[in-house]
Amino acid sequence: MAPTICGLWVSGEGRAHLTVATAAGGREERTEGFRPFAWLNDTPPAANLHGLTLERLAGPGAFDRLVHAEDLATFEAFLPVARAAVAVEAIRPWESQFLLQHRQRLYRDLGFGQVRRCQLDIETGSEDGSFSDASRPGDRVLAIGLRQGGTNRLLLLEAMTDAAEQHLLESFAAALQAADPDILEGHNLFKFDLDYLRQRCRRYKLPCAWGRYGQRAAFRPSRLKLAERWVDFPRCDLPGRAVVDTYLLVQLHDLTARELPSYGLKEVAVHFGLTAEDRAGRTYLEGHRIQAAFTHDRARFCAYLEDDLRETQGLADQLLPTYFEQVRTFPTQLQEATLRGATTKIDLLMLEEYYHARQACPLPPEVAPFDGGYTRSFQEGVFRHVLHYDVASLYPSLLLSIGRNPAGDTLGVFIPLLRRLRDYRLQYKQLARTAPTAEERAEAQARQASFKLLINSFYGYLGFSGARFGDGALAAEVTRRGRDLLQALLAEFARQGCTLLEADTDGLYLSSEPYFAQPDELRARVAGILPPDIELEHDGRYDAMFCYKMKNYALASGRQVILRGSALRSRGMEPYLRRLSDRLIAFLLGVSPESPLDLLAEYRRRLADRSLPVADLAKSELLNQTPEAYERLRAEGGKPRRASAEAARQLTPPPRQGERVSYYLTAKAPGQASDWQRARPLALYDAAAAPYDPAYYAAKLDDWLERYGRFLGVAPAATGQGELFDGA
DNA sequence: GCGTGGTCAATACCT
DNA sequence: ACAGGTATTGACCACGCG
Repeated sequence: MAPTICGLWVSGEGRAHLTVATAAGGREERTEGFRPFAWLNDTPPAANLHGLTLERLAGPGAFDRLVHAEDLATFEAFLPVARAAVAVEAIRPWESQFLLQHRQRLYRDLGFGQVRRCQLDIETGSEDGSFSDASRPGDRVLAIGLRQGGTNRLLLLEAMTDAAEQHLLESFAAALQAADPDILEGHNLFKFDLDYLRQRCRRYKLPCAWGRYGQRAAFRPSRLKLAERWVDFPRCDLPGRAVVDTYLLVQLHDLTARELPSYGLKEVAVHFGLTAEDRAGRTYLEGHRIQAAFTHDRARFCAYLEDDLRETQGLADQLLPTYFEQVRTFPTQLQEATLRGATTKIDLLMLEEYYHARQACPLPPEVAPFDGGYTRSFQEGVFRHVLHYDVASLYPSLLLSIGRNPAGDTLGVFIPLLRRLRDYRLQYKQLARTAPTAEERAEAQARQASFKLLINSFYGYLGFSGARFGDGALAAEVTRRGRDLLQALLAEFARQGCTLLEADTDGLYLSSEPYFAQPDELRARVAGILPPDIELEHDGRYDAMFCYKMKNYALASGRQVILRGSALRSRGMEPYLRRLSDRLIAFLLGVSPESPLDLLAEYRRRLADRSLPVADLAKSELLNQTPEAYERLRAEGGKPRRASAEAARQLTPPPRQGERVSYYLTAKAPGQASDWQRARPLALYDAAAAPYDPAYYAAKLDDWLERYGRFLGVAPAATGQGELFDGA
């Protein structure tokens, strides 16, 4: 049996360098040939085909020719020439193409515990105590921490000299070569650690010799889409190794969880339970104290660095297995798996079949906009005896039930692939419960979770115009059937005498006193109207529900409260309003006897005498653009100003794209019609020179009462509250 | 010059 | 470079009023 690959790199000469695991847990290198290939939609002029083989492919797809080259040099010379005449599709990176061509996968017979992982963290200092800057000659790397298999190795700067720093950088490269990890992990290591080390290496004309096969690191600007925003970062590739940034993994995780106020290592580590809530036993050093600790309290400095390494490992322990399992499923490398979306991965699986079947590939289709899921709020106010039902894996189930492959999939592999993945998932879901050892159960759990994500993205793939086998009509058919199904369910629940509360896409909430104790009996009564392969699940039971608006509600179960919707749990919301809403909901749901109106009155008093801390008033927003991009778009594109961006401009150094900016509003001066003119960063709060505007924040309390007062049986406050503060 | 009402884009959510 | 749907907010603009 072929050995397991845990490192792969295709050289410029077109040799595939492989690192394979030995039975004893070691690593061996070997090389194999690589015959690169690409699909063409037409035959380029014959003169260009020297040294290449061209095949005609079966089926009606637009890319009906396949070209192979004997070596990469020939191929890379051919590509630009061919592109001038015909359309060319080549799978990149070459390592993915190699894996696909050989139907190989990385880490095939390895568990997550057997892969060699190394955590990296550096500490840096600055001459003047400001934030360390690699471009300043006197700012330096003080220490480089490595941790592999739970063992730390700290490399320390031996003197405040260039020679000593050079030696430190050389020791790092040597230590990495000796430890020879498959994966290099760090928190924000793309934007900070690796970038900093690169700049210092360049300064001393040292190579960044951190890869396998004697190779150097390769840097290039890259961007990652995190929900609605793009994050720019200097990507770093190490031949034969994967570079994994837990800072990005944390943000990817929080897209669905949405529970982290900050993505910094220290805060996240507490959230993930890697460090106790009371932070006992963890050494902390503020940024500006690091250099002093390095000089005067070396033990403390080292303890701090070791805690950073330990927390980084803990984060990757929890967040990386999903991606590790993807790599065992898709012809891709780990680093790609963390940085690329679902389209790339599904395309790779599809194209693997097309390549081996010698079937012509389609052009990605145009996808017209189509309707999505059915959403409706039936009630407003507070309800008791609440039951939640949802359809298990609605869209994948509907896709399988429709059973139609996308229009461009002439080989018919999409639906069988989805079915296979679903069956695998069910198998691993079972194993996650029943496997004999905890390690096997954890691995099965990671596999099933990774398959679930993947299976759910098949529908989205169909509706995406960049997907090679996309099919908007099929995606529209899926959502249409989903809407019909949910509405039929709602009608049936209503017929059973339930009070419908809220419905969204594949699930619904209702109130029913008689069935509250027998949710499965009710489920059985309505399940009859479902098609045979669609399963309805009873997903939860709640004492009370506060229905506000579509996709906005709160649930109480015992003393636990769950909030849903941007109106009730937006992270940017002013803390004082947030607390008021929390109080309101706890009160309405019967969890707490304290009326929010008492808190409201207290806020009014404390605004009047300005004793409410500004931090409670500040709103925060993620910076979607760099301050420069904002300026440019405003000047050239006529985009409106934004208070958050105006606040960001006042900060030095300016916050980076993707960071959160908190700001407050100062009192209105004549001619300041807009908020953005009086926005100030919270970090620059000056109670004397730039106090907050109590009238503005009191008016927000009026708005709040206007919105929620009716749920408390209170009439909206009289207007003119702001006058209290006139002339103050 | 100031408030009002309507439109639009941006953000942050939900499934 | 998976999808569509909803709530909320603030900037901006036209408008009426004085």
